[in-house]
Amino acid sequence: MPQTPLRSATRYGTRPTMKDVAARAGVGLKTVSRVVNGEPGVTPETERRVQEAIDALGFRRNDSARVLRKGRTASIGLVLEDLADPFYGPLSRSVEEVARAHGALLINGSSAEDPEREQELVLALCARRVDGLVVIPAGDDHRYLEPELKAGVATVFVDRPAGYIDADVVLSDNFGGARGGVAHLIAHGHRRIGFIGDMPRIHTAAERLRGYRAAMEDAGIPVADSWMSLGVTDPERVRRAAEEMLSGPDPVTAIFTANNRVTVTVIRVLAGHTRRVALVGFDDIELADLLQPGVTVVAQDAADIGRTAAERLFRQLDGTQVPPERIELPTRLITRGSGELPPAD
Amino acid sequence: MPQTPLRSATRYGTRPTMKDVAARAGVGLKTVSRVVNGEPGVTPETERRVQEAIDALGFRRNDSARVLRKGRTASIGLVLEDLADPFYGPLSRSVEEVARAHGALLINGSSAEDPEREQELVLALCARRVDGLVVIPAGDDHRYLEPELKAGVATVFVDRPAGYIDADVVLSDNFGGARGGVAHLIAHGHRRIGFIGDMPRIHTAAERLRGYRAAMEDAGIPVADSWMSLGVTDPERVRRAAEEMLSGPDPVTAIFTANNRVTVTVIRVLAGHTRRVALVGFDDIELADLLQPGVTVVAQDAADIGRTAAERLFRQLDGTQVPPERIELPTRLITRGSGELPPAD
DNA sequence: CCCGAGCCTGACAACGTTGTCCAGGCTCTA
DNA sequence: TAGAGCCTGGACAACGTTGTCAGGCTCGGG
Repeated sequence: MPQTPLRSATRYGTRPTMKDVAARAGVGLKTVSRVVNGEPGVTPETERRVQEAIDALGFRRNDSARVLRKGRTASIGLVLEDLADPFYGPLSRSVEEVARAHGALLINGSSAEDPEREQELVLALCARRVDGLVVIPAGDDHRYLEPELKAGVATVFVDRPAGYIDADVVLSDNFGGARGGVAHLIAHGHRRIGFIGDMPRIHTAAERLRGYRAAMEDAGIPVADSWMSLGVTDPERVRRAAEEMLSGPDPVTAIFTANNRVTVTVIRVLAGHTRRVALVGFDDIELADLLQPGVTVVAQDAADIGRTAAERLFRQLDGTQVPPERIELPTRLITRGSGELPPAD
Repeated sequence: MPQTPLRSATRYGTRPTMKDVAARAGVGLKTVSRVVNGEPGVTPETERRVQEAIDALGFRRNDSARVLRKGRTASIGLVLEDLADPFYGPLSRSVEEVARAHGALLINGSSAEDPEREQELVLALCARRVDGLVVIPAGDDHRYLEPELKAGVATVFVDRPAGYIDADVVLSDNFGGARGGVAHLIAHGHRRIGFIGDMPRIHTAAERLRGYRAAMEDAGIPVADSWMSLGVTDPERVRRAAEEMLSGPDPVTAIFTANNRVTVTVIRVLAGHTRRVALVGFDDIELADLLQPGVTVVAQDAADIGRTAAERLFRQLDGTQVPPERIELPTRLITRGSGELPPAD
């Protein structure tokens, strides 16, 4: 004899619904909905009964159903490269703060610099119907986002511009910052300056390289190929690249490192050398002021970038129709010693 | 040339549904569902037609509806204290990796060490019907989670145990680590050792304080109140606390700092002093090896903690019924110089 | 005493998807 | 050639919530 399946809050894996609450409180379904959402038109006495039933059953509204009905999820997605990177922690946090101020949750994922994984993540977020997306692109073609944009998913790119689509971007002045950092070294007498950076297919890496080249050209210094190391980020290879620049036939007297991870590795390499080599790094690093010498850096404000992007995102969501814009935030040269060392041959 | 999408896809704010796809492909609704989910029983020819319609319309499955039907969201929630803290970045990342391996997305939020905000976040995540929760508790009463546990939401606490409920915990051996770190200082001849830590209502802070006390007691050293600073974390007050310990009537010759932020601040304070004061910190910090002297720390492996917790979570989700457990991971003393300085009066 | 206004309340449809079940057409074999 | 079995496709209900709308009640005024 098949018996009617019992719906109760105590059965493992089953959650009470508004219907259950309504039954227990002896009211209609809609009344429960009203209480849960704080809508007007419910007697205090009825409200009390409903609230009691809610507490007794441990009812929590099912937001999936709610979203299905209402259309908005009150959540935004953040796709970045690596949550563990000290640059992205503060960025992520500031995006979260803005989201929170707008009553939204943050879903985030790391692309690990893999374009395919970026797309996979973004599409998963779209399937969840996030209201908006903050994307730090790994790939360089974002046409797959066209249907989403058309459907009204607010989107802001960060750190690097989107490929083949027209969307908001918030980024640092990578070119100007790098150019300024290298010019700083030149102003302190250096002419043989090394550059170690990421793959030029990454926008920031390319821009910073361009800044390096521009500064050198401004000063009329021809750049030797052996001074440049591109697409090298893992510590062992950075180490080798730095050693080569320092010991080659035409050794550099200063190095410009194009991101925080490279900077840290190079600091380690230089610590093992007696010759004083000047260093300017892109991105600030913690404790940089306490090293001997202090590390001179071109700093970008991750929290500010994140905040700016998120605020832009919510402006889109508020319905204000504004054409896509490119917002470039300035960088700041922080001199601490390593960038002011004179050339030592 | 791609075909022009039909009306429903082009109307702003409206997304195509399976119904739209079915209409365009000239098939039934369920057939589209089958194609989207890779279910068997569809002719290659039909599948092609459906796929074409999907691409043309830019259709993306609505996961809210899917979740409503299926019950599982394939997402887990992570509530931590502050995403911007260098300890939580790697932790968060490793949780994400495990989640990804299980096909789940990660939703995370920062409690900012505020119990109310923790609860608010956790309940919001439950409303989204996350399959599981990883929580770094800010509060000390988690009975509000009882209905969720009963409903089968997998839950693992990290870094600190849950209050008043029986749940999995993954944490470091805070007591043993601190005790070992302080014993290390004692072994190097120190007797007047300062302690600067967070509020004792935070479990880790309390445990580390207990470790400090135990080590001192083991060595038969009575502890002066003026050597201890509790509940102080903002840099300015930590700075003042450290200065007082160093210049008081009974000045310390060594300091044990109970978390990474405090350690960094104290390093700055000590850098301004000529007297060499020994230092051991709880939590590793980047570049600690390059400072003069290198910073000796009691290190915990954030990534390992996160991974362990997440794996435990998915074991719960896989249906394996295991009683709640407390998993304590060992810490590691890394000697780099600052902890081996002799006492200097 | 009756009627309308105003307030509570609940029945019902809809959101977009998936599970169930059945129909129709095909192949294969006896 | 008929019957059995298989394969493909589609109709329909259900998931839990919210918006719409209408019904019933109370109360005050005519």
